[in-house]
Amino acid sequence: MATAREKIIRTTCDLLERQGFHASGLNEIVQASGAPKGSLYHYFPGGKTEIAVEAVRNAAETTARIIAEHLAAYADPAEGVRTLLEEIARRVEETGYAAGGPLMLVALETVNSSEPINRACRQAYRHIQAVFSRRLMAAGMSEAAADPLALLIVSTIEGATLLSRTLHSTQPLREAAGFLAEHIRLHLTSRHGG
Amino acid sequence: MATAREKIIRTTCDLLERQGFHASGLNEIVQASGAPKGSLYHYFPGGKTEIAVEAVRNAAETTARIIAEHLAAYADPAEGVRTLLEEIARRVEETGYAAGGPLMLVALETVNSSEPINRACRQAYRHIQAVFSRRLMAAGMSEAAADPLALLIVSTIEGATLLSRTLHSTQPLREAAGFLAEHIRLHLTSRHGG
DNA sequence: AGATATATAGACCGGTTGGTATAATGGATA
DNA sequence: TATCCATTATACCAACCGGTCTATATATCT
Repeated sequence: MATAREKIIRTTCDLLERQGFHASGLNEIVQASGAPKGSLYHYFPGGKTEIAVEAVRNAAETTARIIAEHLAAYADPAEGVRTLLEEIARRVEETGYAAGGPLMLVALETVNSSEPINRACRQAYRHIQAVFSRRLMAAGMSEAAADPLALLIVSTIEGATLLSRTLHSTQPLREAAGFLAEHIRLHLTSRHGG
Repeated sequence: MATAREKIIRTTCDLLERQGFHASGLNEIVQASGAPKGSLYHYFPGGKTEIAVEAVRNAAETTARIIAEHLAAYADPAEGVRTLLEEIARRVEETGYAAGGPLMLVALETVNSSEPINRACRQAYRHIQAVFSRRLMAAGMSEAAADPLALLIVSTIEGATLLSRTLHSTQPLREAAGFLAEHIRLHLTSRHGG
């Protein structure tokens, strides 16, 4: 069974993804998680900030793992990315456009207000970028080429997710899927002489 | 001189861009705008929601106008988009990564909580998409081709801005600039037989 | 059993939130 | 001058915020 600490973190992850940092009160976290309120400052003496940092780290790890596993299942990285975006689109639609992009909201909300949380978001995005980069390098791309392309992949995913949720349509994500796959294929073949 | 109503809206635009909806209190808006508090519910009987809706509309119009004027100054749409992203990158950097993407934060924050505000964001993004789409069509592209490409442009800009602000680097935006220009050029020439 | 440390209950704090009341302004019109 | 209406001042509200407190359980180890 999950400990109080784990329940708090998992619940916070979900709330941050759906409604963000400032809209998620401590009382709400306690209530939604079913954890005792007394445990809050026992496990997280740093208060709400510390909870958010841990939640961001947790979300980053989970996301990175899912992406890595997904990419590993496809021989062609372009196909891997394309199907990944389609899976994201499916999830966004299933949740009624309420979830998707676990980091976006917190990252933006805390750019100007909380250094520790924003640092966690930075590391999270770098971590995820590295996952894509490694996969591209495994397909023969140099690090100097893979890193920027991986960054483009990450920001394109984030942007498409943002618009899909806002517009209540999977079109942005499906559009981005095709364009990204095309672009990746182009960059891979141009270096290999397809 | 600006009326109290205009001052409130303009200030709210800025606050929404930098810190979002939930982090911007009514008192803060009043204080930052210099408008009298008594005027708040005189001009905006709908409360904070109405203020935010008007601010989103205002930001959308301003953004759409700036983009349209910028694109009109370039004979090649691909060049227009590329330089636009570079200008955004410059602004994001100048503000210390505190501003950029006037709609992103509000859009995400209100997806699950405020239908009227989210509707305003939807219309805003559709409006901006139309600006890009029109420019692409003026360059000879069909509507069926221009609309999806314009949507991709918008979501790529948003994603790159999001990551640039979070990572405190203009790299995502500069990367996206090249990627988008390349793609636009490809799609234009493929239909014209370049 | 006794002692010790971790974990939980839940009342409580000052401060702030969005929102509302009513009264006092001020300038235009008659 | 008297009237009128948009505008503004200011005090106020309940609800909630993040955070703290003390007392009590519940284990673990001696």
